[in-house]
Amino acid sequence: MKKFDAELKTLKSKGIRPSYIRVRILNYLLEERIHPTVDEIYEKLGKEILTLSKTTVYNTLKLLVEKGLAKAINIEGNELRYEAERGFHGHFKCQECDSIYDIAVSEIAFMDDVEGYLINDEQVLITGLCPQCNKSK
Amino acid sequence: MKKFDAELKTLKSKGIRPSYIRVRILNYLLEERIHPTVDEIYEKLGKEILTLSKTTVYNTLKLLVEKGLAKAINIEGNELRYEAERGFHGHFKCQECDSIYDIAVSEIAFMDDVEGYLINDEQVLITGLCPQCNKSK
DNA sequence: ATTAAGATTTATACCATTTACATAATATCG
DNA sequence: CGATATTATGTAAATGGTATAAATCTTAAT
Repeated sequence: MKKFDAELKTLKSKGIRPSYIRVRILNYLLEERIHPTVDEIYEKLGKEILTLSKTTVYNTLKLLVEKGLAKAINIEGNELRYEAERGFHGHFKCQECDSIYDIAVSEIAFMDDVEGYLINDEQVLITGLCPQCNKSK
Repeated sequence: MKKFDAELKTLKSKGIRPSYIRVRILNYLLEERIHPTVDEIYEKLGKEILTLSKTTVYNTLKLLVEKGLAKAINIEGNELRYEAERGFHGHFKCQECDSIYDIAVSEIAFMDDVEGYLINDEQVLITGLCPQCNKSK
C-alpha cells in the first residue's frame, strides 16, 4: 500500500480534493495522537513543506472539521487543539506536564428532563495529575 | 438582610477583601446564570460602575476562580465564560441561538484503568439544538 | 486627623491566536 | 493547450487576554 493511501481515500470519500497539504495534515492528525495546536502542526509540517502557510493550516483544519474528519477541542481556552475523528472518548489534561490523554469514559447520561433537545456532540474534559506527575509529588 | 450581604460573607469566608467591585461581580455571577464572558460582565456592570476597567474584571474573575468561588468554562474556544461555583453539572450549548444551559448529568465513569490519576475537575459540554430551536426547524 | 504601607483599580501598551481578503498558484476538464 | 474553478499564500486587522506601572483607595499606627 502506498504511503498516504488511506488519507487519500478518506479525503475523496468526503468529497474533498486531496491536495498534498490536506493529505499531510490529515496524516499528522492520524499518526500523532497528541492533540496538536495549529502552531504545532505548522511548525512540524513546515519543516518539510517549506512553503506552508499558517493560514492554510487554519483553512485545512476548518475543512476537515466541517466534513467530520477531525474535531476541534477546547482545552486551554486560549487556543484550539485538533484530533482526528475517532469516536466518543474523553480527554484528560495533566496540570503539571500539560499532556493530553485520550481516556475512555462512560457515555453521559442526562438526569434532567431533556425532552426536545437535539444532541450533536458531547465532550468530556478531566483535569488533574497524570500518573507520572502524581507519583513525583 | 442587607443587599449583597451574602456576597460579602462569602468573600470574607475565603479570605478575600470584599471590595465593591468584587461584591458586584460575584453578585452578577450568582444572579445572572448566563455564563457571561468578560466582555458581557464589563458592559453590564460598567453602566453602573462608570470607572470600571476591563483589566479589573479579568483580575477579579481570576481571583474568584483561584479561591474556588467561580469557574472558568471553555465553550467557544476563543473566549472564556464564567459561572459561580455551584457543584457538578454539565453545559449545553445551542448551536442555533448560542444560549448556554446548565444541565444535570451523571457523574463521569472512567472505563480505562485509571490507576494513579488524580482528578481535580470534570467538565461536560453537550452541543446541539435547544428545545425551542429544535422545534422551529 | 495625618501619614505611611499595602492592596486595589485603572490605563496603556503589548502579545498571541484567529479571521478576512486580495492575490497568486495549481488542478481539472473540455 | 486554454478556460475555469479550486486551493494556497501573504498581509493586515480584529479579538481576547496579559504585563506593567501609575493612580487611587483602605487600613491602621501614631
